[in-house]
Amino acid sequence: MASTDFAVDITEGRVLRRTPIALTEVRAARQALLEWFRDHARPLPWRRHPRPYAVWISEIMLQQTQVGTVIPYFNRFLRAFPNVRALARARRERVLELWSGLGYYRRSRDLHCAAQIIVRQFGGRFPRSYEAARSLPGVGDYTARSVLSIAYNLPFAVLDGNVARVVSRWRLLRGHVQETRFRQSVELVLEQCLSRRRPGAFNQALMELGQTVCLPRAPRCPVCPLRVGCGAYASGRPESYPEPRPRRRTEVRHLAVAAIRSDSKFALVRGLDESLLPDLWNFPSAFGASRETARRALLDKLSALLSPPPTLPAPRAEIRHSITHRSIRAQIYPVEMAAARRVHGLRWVPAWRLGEVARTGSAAVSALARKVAAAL
DNA sequence: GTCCAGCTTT
DNA sequence: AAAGCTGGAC
Repeated sequence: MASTDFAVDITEGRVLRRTPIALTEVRAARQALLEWFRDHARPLPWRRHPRPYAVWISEIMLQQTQVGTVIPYFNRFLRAFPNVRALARARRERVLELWSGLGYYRRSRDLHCAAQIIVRQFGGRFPRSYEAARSLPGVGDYTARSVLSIAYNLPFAVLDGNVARVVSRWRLLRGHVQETRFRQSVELVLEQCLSRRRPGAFNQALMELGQTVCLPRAPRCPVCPLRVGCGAYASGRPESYPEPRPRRRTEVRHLAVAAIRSDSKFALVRGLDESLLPDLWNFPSAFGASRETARRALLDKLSALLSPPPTLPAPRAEIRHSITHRSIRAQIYPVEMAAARRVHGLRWVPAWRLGEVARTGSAAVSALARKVAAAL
C-alpha cells in the first residue's frame, strides 16, 4: 500500500483525488473476503488444475456468459483440446462445433487464432506480460488482467460487472458501469484493496461474491463478509447500487425460416441474415419488418438457391429468440423435398445432429437453429 | 415481458 | 458509440 495519505491516479491528463480508505478498514475487508472465498469458493472445473491454458479458455468462455452455461462447454472443450498446441492445430470448423450454442462466435475464432500465435511466438505458453497478453486477439484489458492475476498471481486488479457492483455498494459509489468516472472511482478503490500477495484469489473472491451473494436485485447481505463497513447495506437499499445502465430499446423483427426436409435431413446454409451468425449453419432465413415481408424475402432467397423454388405452406410454428437488441419472432415454414440434391451453398444435416446431441459439438449450428429443429 | 451477465472489436 | 449471442432470474 502506498504511503501517501490519499490515492492519486492520473488518467488522460486529469488528476483524481479521493479520500483514502482507512488502512485498518482495507485490511479487515481484504481478510474477510479472502477467508470467505477460502470457505465458499465453488469447485469449478477450471479451478481444479488452474493451468494458464485452462484459465485463459475459461475467461474467454465466461465473457458475457454465465458460469452454469460454461461448465459443460469448458469440459468438452478441454477434452477435445487438452493444451494450446492441440487447439492451435485443430480445424476451425471443429472449434466452432465445440462452441456451438455458446454464442458470440467471434470468441472462438479469436481463441483459435490466439492459440496459433501463442505456439508460434510465445513457445506454447500463455504470455506473462500484460502487453503480450493484450496483443492476442480476443484478449482485452479485462481478460489480460484476469488471466495474469489468476494464472500467474500477478498483481493486476480486475473490474467486471460483478466487481463494480460489489465495490459500488461497499463504498457507496454513484453512477453506472458504462461511465468512465464511475469506473475510475472503482479502480481507485481496487488499487487500495488488492491483495499484493494473493491477487488471483482476491480477484476471484470479489467476482464470486458478486455472482453468489452481492446479487443485482436481491443481495444476500446476511451472509456477506463485507456487510460490516458496507455503505449500501447501511443505507438499507443495497439493491439501488450501482445505478442501472441505460439500455438500447429492443426492436421486434420478424424472421421467416424454411425448414427444408428430405428423408431425415435438413438443408442448412452458412449464416443467418443481415450478417448475423455468419460462421454458423442455419436454416435458410430472412428478416422483414412484418411476417409477410419476411416471407417474401425468404422466397427471394430460396429462388436464388433452388430452381424451381419451393412453395411455402402456412407456417407451422413460431419460436422466439433474441440476438443483441433484436427480439426475433420466427415463423417456420416446413418444406418437404423428394430428393436431397447437391446444391452449392447448401448442406444437408441429419436431424439428430440438431437435437440434444448437438450439445456435444457435432455441428456448428446456432441456438436459434436448434430451437427451430426442436419445434418441428 | 424486462433485466442481467458485462467484454472485445470496429 | 455500437454491435454481437444465449440463457436465466424475476
